[in-house]
Order: sequence, then structure tokens, then C-alpha cells
Amino acid sequence: MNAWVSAPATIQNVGSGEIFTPAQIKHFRHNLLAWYEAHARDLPWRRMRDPYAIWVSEIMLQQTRVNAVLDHYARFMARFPTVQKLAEAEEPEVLAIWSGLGYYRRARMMHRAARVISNELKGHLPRTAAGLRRLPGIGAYTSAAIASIAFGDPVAVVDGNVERVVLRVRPRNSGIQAVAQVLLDPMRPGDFNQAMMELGATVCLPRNPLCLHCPVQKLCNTRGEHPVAPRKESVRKRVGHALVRRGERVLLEQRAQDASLMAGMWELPQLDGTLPGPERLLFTISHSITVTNYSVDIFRLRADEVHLLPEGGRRKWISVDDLAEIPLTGLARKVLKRLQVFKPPVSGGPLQR
DNA sequence: AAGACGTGGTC
DNA sequence: TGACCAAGTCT
Repeated sequence: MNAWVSAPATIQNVGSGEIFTPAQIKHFRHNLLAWYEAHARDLPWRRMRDPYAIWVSEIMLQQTRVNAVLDHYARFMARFPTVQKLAEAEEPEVLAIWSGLGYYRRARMMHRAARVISNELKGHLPRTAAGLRRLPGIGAYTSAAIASIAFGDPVAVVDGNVERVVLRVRPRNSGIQAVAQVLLDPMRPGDFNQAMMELGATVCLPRNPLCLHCPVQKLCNTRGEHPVAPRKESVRKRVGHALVRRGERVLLEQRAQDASLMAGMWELPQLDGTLPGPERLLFTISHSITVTNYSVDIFRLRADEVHLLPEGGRRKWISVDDLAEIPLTGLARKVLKRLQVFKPPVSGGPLQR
């Protein structure tokens, strides 16, 4: 038996809606939602009905863990509380708030989408998954998430969590999207979708799932057995950056606007092969960017030694008090924080509790 | 349509 | 310590 042979049966199952019996579906919805009510984490965006607030959270959560999002979310919402405010902002301001979260294209696209919403949609987000899908940065998952959570549109989301849950629970060879849609509780699509993701994130874990705590264990087909995809090989590199200070200012360098990685963002000036003597080495830290693991040497240069720097991008002296307003790369933030040059602002505003 | 895109937590 | 991995989207 192989996937090709069994594919037609899958389609038939999906078409006739017999992936699970009605009783099983009812059991699944009831148990999952009851579990969710008892175990849902108290997250800021779950306290809000504002579609914009939901949108921001969904973009930030793409490929990013909840814990990494919380601080940035509070700061972002305090700084850009409405679509209109976001649309009015300049891109570097948006990137500055996003700094450290990664996948900066998300911020650029969300900013562009906010301008579309402001200019062409009277400031209102589309209320359906199909409408949302047309905006930059909003794909299959995010459109379904916003539509179901903010507007009650009965569309099942399929993210990494849901995919894993469905792969474990479903009968063999049924389609993932179809199973998720069949299981979805159309009366509470937003809660149901979040419950599925919450289950995947906290119980139905990739490696060692906590099946004993699982509310739908009874009708799970695998109880945890789950294939893992092979990973890309990582690359190791060593690079150098210079810390140059002049009083309360730090020298920063802008990455090329057409760089594929962190275009136009600011970092400590790069050094090439001719490094300063080892006595100038402040420290070495490791930093991973996508599949490359960098060993980063940070050298101290005096302000009168900037001519020793190689040809680089645009450079600028920035007051340490203004660093929070600069779109720094994550690496630059990390280095400047470690040196206590940069202290990220305490997030304030209405979201703070 | 496979590869690119960031980062920090976890085990 | 280092590999794995996270509420995807775009090209």
C-alpha cells in the first residue's frame, strides 16, 4: 500500500465527510474546547476583540514563539495602537520597534498593508479570509486566523501546530486541511482554532508529546508517533564588528538597501580580514542567522581610528539615548545590550498589566 | 516550488 | 554545546 494507491480513497473520505463519525466530531470539539477553557494561557491579544490587535499578534507569531513576542507586542501596540497610526508611520520607525524579532519582511509588509487598509478600505480590515488574503503578508494561515478569531468566520487554520495535531489524530491518508475543517466547531471557530494551536504548542509536542494530558487522546490514531522532516545543514562562519564610541555616541553602519538579509537596517561597523590586534578584542559571541552559525568577534576601536575600518555602508554616530528609535539588527541589539550601551525601553501603554 | 528569511529558547 | 525548532509568506 502506498500513498498513490490510497489517494482516491482520501478524496472520497473528504467528499463524503466521513473522516470521523458525528459522535467523534462532537466528542473532539467538546473535549478540546473544555480543555482550552481550563488551560488557555492568558495572552494580551486574547483579551482584545480589536481585529487590528489580532492581526498584529498573528503576524508577530509567524514562526516565532509566544514568549519572544510578548515584549515586542506590548511595545508595538503602545506605539501603533491603530491601523491609522501604523499607516501614518514611516517604515524605519516600524522596523525599529520590530528590531530583534526577526523576519523583518513581516514588518514591512504589515506596514504596507496598513496603508492599503487606510487608503483603500476606509481603515477597516476585510472581514473574510478571502478578503484578508489579498493583503501583503497575509497568507493562507493568517487570513483564516484573523477571520475566525476576530470575525467568527468558520475557517479552520492550519499552522505547524495544527498540522502536527491532525497528522497524529487523523485516519491515514485523509487531507490535513479537510480534517481540520471537519473538526472545526462552526459555533466557536476562533476559540477552536486557538485551542488546536494551544494543544500543539503545549501538549501535542513534536518530540515527546504529553499524551496523558491530551483531551482527545481517546480518538487519536497514533498516540504520538510522528515523522520528522530532515533539516538543512548549518554553516559556520567567523566575522568581526567594531565598537567605536565618541562620548555618548556609537558609530553604526547601515546595511545595503538591496541586501537580502535585514536590508537597510543598522549594525556595528563590519571588519574585514585585517582585524585589530587581539588586545582590542572585547568578547566573542555566537549568533545564528537562518542556517549560518556565526562566531562574532567584537573589537573596540577609538574614535580617531575609524579610518582603519574597511569601506562599508553609510555610517552615522548615534546617541545611546536614541538607539531605541533605530532599526538595529538583532545582533547589534544583542552586543549593545551586553555592553549595557543599549537599554531597551520598558514597554508601557495600555497593554501593560 | 524549493529556498530564503531571524532569533532565542530548549533539551 | 549545538541542533532543533516556532501561531508562514513570498518569490
